[in-house]
Amino acid sequence: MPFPETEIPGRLQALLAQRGIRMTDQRRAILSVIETANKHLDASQLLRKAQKLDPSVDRSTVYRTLGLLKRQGMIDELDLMHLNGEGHYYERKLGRDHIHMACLRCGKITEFVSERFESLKSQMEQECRFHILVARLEVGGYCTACRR
Amino acid sequence: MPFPETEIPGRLQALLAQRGIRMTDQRRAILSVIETANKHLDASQLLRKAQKLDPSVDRSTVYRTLGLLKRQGMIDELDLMHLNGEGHYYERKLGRDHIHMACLRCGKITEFVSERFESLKSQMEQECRFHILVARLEVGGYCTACRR
DNA sequence: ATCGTTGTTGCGACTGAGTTGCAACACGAA
DNA sequence: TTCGTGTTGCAACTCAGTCGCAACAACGAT
Ligand SMILES: [Mn+2]
Ligand SMILES: [Mn+2]
Ligand SMILES: [Zn+2]
Ligand SMILES: [Zn+2]
Repeated sequence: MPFPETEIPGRLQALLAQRGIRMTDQRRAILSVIETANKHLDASQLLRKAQKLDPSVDRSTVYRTLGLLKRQGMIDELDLMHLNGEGHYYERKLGRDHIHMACLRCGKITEFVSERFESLKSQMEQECRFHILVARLEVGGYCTACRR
Repeated sequence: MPFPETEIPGRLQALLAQRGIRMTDQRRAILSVIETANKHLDASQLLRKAQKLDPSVDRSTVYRTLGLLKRQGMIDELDLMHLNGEGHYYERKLGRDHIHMACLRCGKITEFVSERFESLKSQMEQECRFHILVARLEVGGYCTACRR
């Protein structure tokens, strides 16, 4: 089963500069947290980690930066079946979309890349004449370990 | 392009009775609103419509009933790309899953049923050994009318 | 190197979704 | 009718996310 590729560090900062977007210490801290994260982070986790790099980072700056990155198509926003509360999760958007499977018992998140997903998106674009900018497939159920 | 089937009225109430779940006037009102809705409703819209049938319905009862219906697998919870605020949307769960496409410009929601989606879910269940209980595919982009 | 424009920030107050504890209530089986 | 237990309205609460504003800082122009 194929998995998504990993991140080249410093890439987000370069991309923003390339698009003429102003860089600040606070943004650098937040970008660095997103790029080095080894799991899906919500806004408050992101805030705490960013404040370790730059204590001046404020909650509102985190949300404003997430908004910027979403508009630029550099991150994806996830629900992960709202396993813990109502908040959202964020992750670096890489070349290929991937699917998220959330185990409703142990909370484990599994990622999955599939050619059939790409094929389905093509079908939607053609048959519905819809121009897809963001596609989010999230699944809830039981992982291998949790189903009896 | 195939569309999802429509609802048999009174079905939700019968299903709950069948499972030995207590029925109340408030629940009847909420179920009736869900079954007769012609679009995806959020919790506050659901509350207002239910109160027209039974003015005693409270906000917390709406959320408690939505929780019950989710646990019973009778409704699906949607984000619809959070087009208006942060709230969620709800709809009766029918035999076949369908995909939601949200136009980021005009807000139009398009529904779509695809055999490729079914095929993709089968692949996930087999290759990841994951038992799927709920699958949600939501797409944001531009509809036919809105893309130039 | 300095300046000035303009985008960005922290702060604090705010909104709005969703939750919870509790006492009153009502469903439905006996 | 009675009774146990599930459900409700209410009000107070939590928590995510937003917003207006004055201070500030990035960075291209000078
Ligand atoms: Mn959501
Ligand atoms: Mn739908
Ligand atoms: Zn599990
Ligand atoms: Zn449109």
